[in-house]
Amino acid sequence: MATRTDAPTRREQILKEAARLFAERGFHGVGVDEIGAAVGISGPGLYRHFAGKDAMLAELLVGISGQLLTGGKRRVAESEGDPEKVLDSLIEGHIDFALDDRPLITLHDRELDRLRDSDRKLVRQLQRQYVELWVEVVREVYPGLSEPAARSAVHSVFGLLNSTPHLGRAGTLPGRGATAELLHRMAKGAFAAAGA
Amino acid sequence: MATRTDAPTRREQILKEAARLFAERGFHGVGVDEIGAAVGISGPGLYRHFAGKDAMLAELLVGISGQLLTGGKRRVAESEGDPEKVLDSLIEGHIDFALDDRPLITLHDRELDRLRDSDRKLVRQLQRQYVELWVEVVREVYPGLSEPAARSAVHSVFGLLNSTPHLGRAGTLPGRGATAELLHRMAKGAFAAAGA
DNA sequence: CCTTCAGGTTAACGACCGCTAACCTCGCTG
DNA sequence: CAGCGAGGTTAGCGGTCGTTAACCTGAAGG
Repeated sequence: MATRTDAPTRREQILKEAARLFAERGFHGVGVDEIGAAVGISGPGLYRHFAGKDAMLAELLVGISGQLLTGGKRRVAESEGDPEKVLDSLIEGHIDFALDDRPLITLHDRELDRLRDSDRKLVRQLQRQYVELWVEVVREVYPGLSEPAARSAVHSVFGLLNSTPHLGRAGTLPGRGATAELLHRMAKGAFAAAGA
Repeated sequence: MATRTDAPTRREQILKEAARLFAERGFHGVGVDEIGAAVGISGPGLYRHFAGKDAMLAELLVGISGQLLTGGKRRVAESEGDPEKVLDSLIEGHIDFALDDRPLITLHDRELDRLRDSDRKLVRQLQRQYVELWVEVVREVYPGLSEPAARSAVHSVFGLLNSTPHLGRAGTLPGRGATAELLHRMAKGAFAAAGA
């Protein structure tokens, strides 16, 4: 993964602002003029960069799902052989993502149904692979869990970790590090309780 | 609370279908004609029962928040004196709600921003009271938790419990009872880990 | 039997929104 | 320096949507 130091392209600006606006007011609640205004151009200028409003949402959601899956696979490969450490790494990665890209997390489970069939299928497939990645690791750490139970547990822990948008909108939460650590402990506690 | 045996009124039919549709496609994604069609009347006929589309959403969200708070208060009063049992009761009540009224749970944290200012303030106030109810109980059971940490933990457990809409859309989950029990164990495990 | 009214109907208006068309204006580059 | 393409602009079309207006109907009540 190339660490990018160069300035963000116009496309990236647009995607970032669109993600924020979609998360705040919903896909249908945001007009193209607003997205344009957020990056300093106006309305139809966006069509020089995207085929349409739908295309922005699609690129966002596919990007999110792909990023999560790629990061997850990398972490599994890196800590191969020690399931406990792999699970910790997966949790840590997901928390980083949830804390750093809250609008994307919000979109991720809110606007999926607004996609064209083909895009939605792709996103669903990426999501499913990501879940299965977790399920395998969780079942290695807690062999007592049946596969359906493990899958439910994983979805529930995602719900827990993705709750960050509901934690005080601004600085009311006790610092990023402490929040991350609390979420991590709770996720592990939830899995442990599920596996008992 | 009067257990109702009589047939649902037209208003209630409308609210139920509107909740389902809003949860499926988002507030802006559903037209009044669709809501009307879902109850067998057409479009503008709804305006005999509601002042407008916004009013339906408002009544739904206020109703949800009020129901949660009322039920929570009742449960706290019933098991007074035994914090552990109170917490179990709160968790059980929230799970029942999440499993039985999935569309409402979805709306509850998805469409709040679409409300008029006054309604949104009311809903937020009810939500806050509900959270504080939990926070007090959680801090009695786990005195080591600071208030901000307890609040974060409560929000996160809500995220966990409210994940039910993401668990297999149909009968892929292993039975209602087993799911409820799994969620309950995980919630307690998450709190316990937070309080350590 | 006439009135009333709750609860419908269809038609239509006005606003908004996604998108296209047509045009402009730079900064390159041969 | 001509030309051209990338990246803007504004005007406007077509469709959708929430809401209102005007009208209809059937059941209840005096």
